[in-house]
Amino acid sequence: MNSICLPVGLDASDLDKLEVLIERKKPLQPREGVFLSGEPFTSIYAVRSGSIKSFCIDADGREQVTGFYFPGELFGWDGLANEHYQNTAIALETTSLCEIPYEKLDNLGNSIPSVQKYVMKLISREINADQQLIALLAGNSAQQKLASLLLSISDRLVQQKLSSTRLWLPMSRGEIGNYLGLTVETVSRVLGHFQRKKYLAVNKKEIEILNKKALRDLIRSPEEVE
Amino acid sequence: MNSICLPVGLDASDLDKLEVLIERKKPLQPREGVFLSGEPFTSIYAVRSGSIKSFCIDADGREQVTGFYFPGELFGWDGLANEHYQNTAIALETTSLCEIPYEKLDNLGNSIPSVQKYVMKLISREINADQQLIALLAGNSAQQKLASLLLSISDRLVQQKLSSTRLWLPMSRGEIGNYLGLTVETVSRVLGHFQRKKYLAVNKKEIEILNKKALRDLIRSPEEVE
DNA sequence: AAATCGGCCTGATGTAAATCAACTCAAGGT
DNA sequence: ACCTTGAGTTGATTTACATCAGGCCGATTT
Repeated sequence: MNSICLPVGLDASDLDKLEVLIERKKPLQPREGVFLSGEPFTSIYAVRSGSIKSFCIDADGREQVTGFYFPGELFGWDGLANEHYQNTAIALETTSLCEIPYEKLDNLGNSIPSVQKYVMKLISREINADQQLIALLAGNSAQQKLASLLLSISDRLVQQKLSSTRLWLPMSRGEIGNYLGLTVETVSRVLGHFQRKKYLAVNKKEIEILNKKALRDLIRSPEEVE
Repeated sequence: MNSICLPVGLDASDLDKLEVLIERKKPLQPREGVFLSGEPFTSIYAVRSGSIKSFCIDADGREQVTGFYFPGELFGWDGLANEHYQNTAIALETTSLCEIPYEKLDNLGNSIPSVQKYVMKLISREINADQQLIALLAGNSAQQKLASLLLSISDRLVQQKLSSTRLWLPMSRGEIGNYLGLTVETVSRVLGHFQRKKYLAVNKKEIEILNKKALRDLIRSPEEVE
């Protein structure tokens, strides 16, 4: 038994019980939706492979990306408060998911306290991630925002099997810009700038991080112009 | 029995059980801390009266405000994921709180499913609030940000006893600016602008909303210059 | 009452990023 | 082969906001 859907932290017998309530879905096509904003909340989802974009539509009809999710990560918690999903989630590429029906998870939690605690922690993690993004969006330059995103994605992929320096961005420049509060042009220019500085090698959606330290330094203090 | 600490949604017998684990703290002085970033997570808190500012310190030592909390609202969930608070919380004015020890709440949740579900919803609400802020910070003008904040505070205070048009801002201009990703000067200028437009009457920290509709329209579509 | 200090407002100037516009390039379609 | 389409890049210009600098006012101190 090797459930790759839920991160570890539970003992084997608990995991057995979890296993039974996970539904493996057939893979999603690129751009295919998982759930729509406003739909009744039923499940949370774990990414097995591929990637997910989560976004909401605000008052004036503009889309706002609220998160990208990679293998091993969970999404869908935003629906819990109102019994309806607040975001829409779609696949950025061919993606396979595990669906975890919340009702069943809840019942299981009632009989196994450790599951309950674990679920709480998972939800809380989403809060921490969101608050990090808030800190990033308020009062950081375009360069700092992009450096942060790239390092974050790198860190998250390294937890899986993948390389920490060679990474594939499944989302478009527009989606990156939307997520970070920047325009497409600015994203493009900053990537170009990083490339000229030899921080990155950029080839379309393929990014190689050449100088991770420089990017990290950039986040701490704004670029010193040479 | 009239617990004002937790919003309703539980039946009376459940509430009785909740009552016993709530600790009423003696009022906090302005600027007094509730918990510090990095401290072990023990409790969540409900505001009874007054107001709370929550903030974290990022890599380069700059403070980032992550939330303001008013009577009836809960805070402290950010500590759940790592067993340590990620934010620091301080009182903006003389403030009284209810402390809800998480360990006890958790135990109670194990015996009363309705409590468990309710707690989950409360946590999820924090996620929704954070994501709203993300949407606000990414891709909105200074005017839209401030209009949103004022309307949000107005909405949240009206749920209590207070007026929806006359409100008192317990935080400084600097704290507002930090929260919204703006400078003090911009906050001041936008408030001045709103006043000239007769959307607001501003007197130091006392704000009267004169034209709520205009503010709402502003959020939907950027200011038409006259 | 003079001095100090912090919070707030206001004006002049600077600048990072948005906007506008044009061009490239790869992928499909006919 | 040719036309279309959409994503990405690049350059010129504009603009919203930051930055810099000064002044006001009420509270506290001396």
